[in-house]
Amino acid sequence: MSMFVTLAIVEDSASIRGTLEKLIADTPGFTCVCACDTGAEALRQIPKFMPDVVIMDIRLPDISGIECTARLKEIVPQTQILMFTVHENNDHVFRALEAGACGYILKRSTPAEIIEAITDIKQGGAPMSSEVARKVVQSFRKAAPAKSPENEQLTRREEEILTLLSQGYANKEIAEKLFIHYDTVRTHLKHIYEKLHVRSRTEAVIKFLH
Amino acid sequence: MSMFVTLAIVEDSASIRGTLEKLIADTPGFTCVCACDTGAEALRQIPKFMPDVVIMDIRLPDISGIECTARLKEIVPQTQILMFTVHENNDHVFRALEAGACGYILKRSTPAEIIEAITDIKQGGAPMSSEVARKVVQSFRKAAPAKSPENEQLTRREEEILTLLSQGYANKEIAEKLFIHYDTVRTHLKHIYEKLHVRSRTEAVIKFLH
DNA sequence: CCCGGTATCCCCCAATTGAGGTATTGAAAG
DNA sequence: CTTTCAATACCTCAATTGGGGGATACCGGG
Repeated sequence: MSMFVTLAIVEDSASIRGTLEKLIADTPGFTCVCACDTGAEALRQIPKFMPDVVIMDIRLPDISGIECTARLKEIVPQTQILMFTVHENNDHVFRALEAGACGYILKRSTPAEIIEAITDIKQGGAPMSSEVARKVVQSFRKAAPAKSPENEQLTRREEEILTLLSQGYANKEIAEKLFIHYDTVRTHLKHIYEKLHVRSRTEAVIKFLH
Repeated sequence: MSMFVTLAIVEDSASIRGTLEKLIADTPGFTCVCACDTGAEALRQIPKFMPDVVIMDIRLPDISGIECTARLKEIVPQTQILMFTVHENNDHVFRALEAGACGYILKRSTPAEIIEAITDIKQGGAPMSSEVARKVVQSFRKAAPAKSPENEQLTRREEEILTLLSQGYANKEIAEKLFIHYDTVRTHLKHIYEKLHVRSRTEAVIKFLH
């Protein structure tokens, strides 16, 4: 299978940059269109060349590779960014993915692994270790409390209270409006949360408002 | 390296269930503590056994494996759930991960691949194809871009926090997600409430969700 | 160089909320 | 008649939230 990939390198060490450039030049179908040694230069140059993939050192002399990634993704969102780092599985990697990188390779990787990661990126993958993958999946999970296929049936009173909840009333205000005791409102709320499988009024309101 | 893993199977086909049970029984260190053929039974049985890993068919006779996963993760969050599906790379898989699964295997996988996926899960990984990994990473990323209707003149950070608010996160969770201090989140919230002229998170969310 | 805005972190304190109970009443269902 | 369920009220305890300060750091424009 043949593939044509244009690449950019952002890496402050001239020797590592050279090694990468050579590796790319020696790989059929791969072309390095741009090599930068600072984040500032990357932000100037890369939008001009719009490479398919950027290999981005996570530690740069001026701004961090993470910051650079975030800025680049705003300008050229279609360019995929592969982080290049010495340490695996730390917060930097995680934050880089958050900033818009779609994978990373370790500096100690073999040339074959590097090419494989680039190929994976180009084909729509996201090269990363399993530990980081798990972190990403977990973080992603919390972001989606979306369900609601079968809500258990709320009673009439519970629906009434949920409606007031989603109009922004506090418990005390709901109690006054319904001429019932504050604690009664709280009891109803407990039941509502149970039935909707949520654990806060905000989540209940979100669910109620679709 | 030796490993001891307790497993549960949720799968309506008796033959597939049997095959899996046998595979597990034949693998040193693996024990199947529970096998269910419906989502309802899984919700009753699995919390009792609290297995390390659940192999969950995505298509069940009563509720969906996705719904079942979401409910289970609320009851026994430490149990890892591995989806078991015929089709790769479709919305079901993606939604299962959203619901709290941490990976999946295809029904056509070899026994070795299945054991490998379970081992990966147990060791903190998230077995999935590269296409799905990319989707997850991208979804995860979208926490960063600040797009939204121009509510007052909220800053980018404030909008970001308001977005998380209206996804149901508590302050502590927002702090973790953004890698900032709990108090910083609270400070941003004060400013948000001021600008939106509201007095509680619920009111802010209601306003944000129109 | 100072100033305003943004983002960050810290302190305190009062109020609210969430989660665990228990208990009574009336109505509906068996 | 007994059981169940909905609605009501009360209690305690821990956690979260809201509101009031203040402080530091960075960055950009005048």
